[in-house]
Amino acid sequence: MRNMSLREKKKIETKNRIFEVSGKLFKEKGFENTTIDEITKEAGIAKGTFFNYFPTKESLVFYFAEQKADLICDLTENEAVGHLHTKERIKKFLVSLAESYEKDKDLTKLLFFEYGRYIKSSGNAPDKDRNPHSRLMKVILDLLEEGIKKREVKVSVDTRIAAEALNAVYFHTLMVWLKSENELSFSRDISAKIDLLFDGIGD
Amino acid sequence: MRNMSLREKKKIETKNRIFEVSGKLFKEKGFENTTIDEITKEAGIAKGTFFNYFPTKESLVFYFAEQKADLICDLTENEAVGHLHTKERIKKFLVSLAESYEKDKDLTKLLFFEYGRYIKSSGNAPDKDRNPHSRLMKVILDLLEEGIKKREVKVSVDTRIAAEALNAVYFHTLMVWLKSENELSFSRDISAKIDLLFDGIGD
DNA sequence: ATTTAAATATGACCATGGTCATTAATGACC
DNA sequence: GGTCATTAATGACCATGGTCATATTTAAAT
Repeated sequence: MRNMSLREKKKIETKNRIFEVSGKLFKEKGFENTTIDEITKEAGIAKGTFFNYFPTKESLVFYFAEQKADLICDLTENEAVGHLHTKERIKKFLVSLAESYEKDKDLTKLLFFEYGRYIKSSGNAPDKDRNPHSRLMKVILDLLEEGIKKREVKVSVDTRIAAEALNAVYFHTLMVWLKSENELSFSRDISAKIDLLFDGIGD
Repeated sequence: MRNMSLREKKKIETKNRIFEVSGKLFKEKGFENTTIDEITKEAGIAKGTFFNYFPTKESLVFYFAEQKADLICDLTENEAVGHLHTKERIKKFLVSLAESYEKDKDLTKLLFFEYGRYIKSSGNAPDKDRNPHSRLMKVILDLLEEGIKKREVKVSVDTRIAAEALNAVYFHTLMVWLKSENELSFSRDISAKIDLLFDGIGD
């Protein structure tokens, strides 16, 4: 960070400024209602410069997504929850993840309603492991495998299938919740669904 | 259909022509790569006319989605599967739905990768019950409630929660499958996940 | 047949995302 | 400090989704 050329410093600074201004404007007026012109004007750069840093307007969303992805890792590391039941650990993880999203609800909405496009284009991206989707899968997979060792998860369970199911339920619940503006039901809903997944529907 | 004014006939005909031409072009070149100009040119109308029938380019996707939604209802009606176990009925329903999507994979992809936007804007739409999402939920809810009566589903299960979970898993699996180009794994995957949901993860 | 009002079609026009040839800033080397 | 190759900044320009005032067509009324 110290022995950096003027060029490199300016470059980073410009990228950050674009990022911050975008975030601010997106929160204020939403993604669609914010124009590149506004962003560049507020950031004090020319329009073309924007595209030197982000290939498209949408790519800003992916950049936000990656920032969020880092957060997922942090969440798993700094909590001592090893003693809890696997189900509770997963629940706790997903709920606290949701709570962190809650802090920045507008940005999160943006992220999730662009989710389809995100998935689409992140498929062949080189940063396959830097998106929230992959990170989440990995964390849940690890938890499930530990769960098997502790005999809290059926040995017969295919962890990939189970992780995908949990993942699906999580994203879907988050989506419905974000859409419905209902602030209260999310943790209850996700908890209920995790219980269901662990205990099963069948009689 | 017979005592229709010239006006009404023309109107319907024009809308259908736009719809057909769009579908054809979307399949050929994808959604993004097809321009309104091309559609209107091929349909033999002026650009402005397009917007008399569809408020936006995206709204075409919703129209496709609604057509698909009708199919979901058809699927439930014309099969005599009342004797099967609830789990198998749900499985059968979702797999045959997926098979029907498979016939028109390009259009289905389009539909699902615009899914985020679809969900977003269909939230306050007047045709709340005409989208695939709502239809699917309703069918699954009915099946689960029957399942409870037959004691094949735990009485303690909240059918809304369970239906949402099944829905989530279905859409997620379909999405992953569409993305991965892997033609073979879908029915196996969805079957495995439904089994998991019915039997539970926990030991 | 003529008039008139409503429905529909039209294409010039606008706003905005994105491109690219040109210009300016930077730093390595002398 | 001056030269030059490399890298970044620029804004005129383009393509396309979407608007709207105007023109045309239809159906009804006389």
